[in-house]
Amino acid sequence: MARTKSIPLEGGGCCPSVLAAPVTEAQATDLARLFAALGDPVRLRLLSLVADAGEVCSCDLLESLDRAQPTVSHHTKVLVDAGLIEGEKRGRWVWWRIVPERVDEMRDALAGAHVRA
Amino acid sequence: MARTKSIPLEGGGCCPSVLAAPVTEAQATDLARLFAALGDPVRLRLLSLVADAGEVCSCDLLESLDRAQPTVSHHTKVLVDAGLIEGEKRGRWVWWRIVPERVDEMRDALAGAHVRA
DNA sequence: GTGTTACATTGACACCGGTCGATGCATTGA
DNA sequence: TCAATGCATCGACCGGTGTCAATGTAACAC
Repeated sequence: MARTKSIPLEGGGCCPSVLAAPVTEAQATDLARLFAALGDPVRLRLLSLVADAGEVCSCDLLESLDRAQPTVSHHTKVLVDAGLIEGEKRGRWVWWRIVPERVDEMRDALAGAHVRA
Repeated sequence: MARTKSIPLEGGGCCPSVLAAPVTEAQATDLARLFAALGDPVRLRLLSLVADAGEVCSCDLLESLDRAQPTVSHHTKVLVDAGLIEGEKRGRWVWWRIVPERVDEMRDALAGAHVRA
């Protein structure tokens, strides 16, 4: 994928750690959308399958997730909207990939739990 | 009284990375509950406030979060059930603390996004 | 053209979850 | 004892969300 692109993302400022300093309401809204995207077991498995296989088409997900096709399409859309995966249409198939930078943002948001206390 | 209600969780073994290998349905259900707990902007700010102050009582949260008292109580309960915070009652007040180990589990679940390109 | 395949979209359903007023239960202090 | 405080619980409202059948839209094969 294009490494030449350094994730613009986040209109409400950058995404610092939730634990290092109080987050603003805008940042909280942004991050909540991210976490909510992973707040569903089907989407977690979907992300896991994509991450494990590197690339997966929806037809494969349909089998693995044991859900109807519209349901799988719905979940991929949620993850795409959250920026966690991206799809590329090749012929008749859409191949899904993970967006590691976006996952890193989530992990960074959880960093710094030990600095105080 | 110890409001630490420590849920069973970990039904399908420990909580490895979602991205390193396919997660089981049980693991996905567990982790989804965790992520869903942070899938709300009010709870994210709540966690952030607790982490920043080290210890906070509900009365302080009530002001900072600008929500009614039952609402704040609801959100603290969700975070406690998720194991992300714990409360200790001293006198009339309940003091909330973060559970860093639990946050670490979430961060670990997001590790390994780069193993494959 | 016709038909098939892969996926998105729509609409409808049921259920979940955030919110708050009212109420209950402890604890503190007068 | 009584009043006040801090928090949990209950009940209700309502918008959000997961689910799937039906339909639409491309892309391919013939």
